[in-house]
Amino acid sequence: MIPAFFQHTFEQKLLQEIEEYGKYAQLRAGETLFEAGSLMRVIPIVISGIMKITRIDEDGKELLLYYLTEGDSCALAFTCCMQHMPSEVKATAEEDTEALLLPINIMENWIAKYPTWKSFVMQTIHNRFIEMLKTIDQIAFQNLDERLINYLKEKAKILGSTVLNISHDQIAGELATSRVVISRLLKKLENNNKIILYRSQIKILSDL
DNA sequence: TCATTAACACGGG
DNA sequence: CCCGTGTTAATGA
Repeated sequence: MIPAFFQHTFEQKLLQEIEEYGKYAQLRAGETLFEAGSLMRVIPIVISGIMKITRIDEDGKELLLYYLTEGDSCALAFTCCMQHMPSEVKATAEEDTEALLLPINIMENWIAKYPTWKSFVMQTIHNRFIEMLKTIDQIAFQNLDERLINYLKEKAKILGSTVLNISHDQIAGELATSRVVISRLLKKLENNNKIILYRSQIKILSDL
């Protein structure tokens, strides 16, 4: 049940310990793994499917931060669990997802014991930091229409499909804006032959 | 200028 | 019918 990728990167003893202490979990689409503000007891590693990491603003709106796909773990989970701090973010299953849940108390031990684990943790944090900077750039420097295009591209890439089943309202939520704007921008994209709009469905054309 | 909020009509599932 | 969508008008940053 450990993703093939790890078989080649982790040493044998570490793999054994992951088998021993890790819990296998299945999440249905839409299910929440942990809420913002909750104390973390486990670190997730995604085996299959997609987890969505979001930030909640004061009105309860969810801003999309990043996705986790196969082999990914949550960088913020590492940092906050090591200091025993509550989570700053919320994690939900974007689609049906399998994950490996590792108890947080054992991980400090692993970092000291297994170089490949330490390097995995650091790599995860580093990758996410870079991703996060990109997101910040987008929010700070890009217009909403560019953010929307990026969002659609990213979503299509991660889902491996050019057809997205999502409503304008949901998109507005993830980009922390209003539906009026999303509808208007999507309509513009459709008029420019970048996408085709259906009810709760968007088909992305090749030249988006 | 462009986003947000509220309001409304249309129509598809 | 309910909900997603397209649009407009008023207001604000």
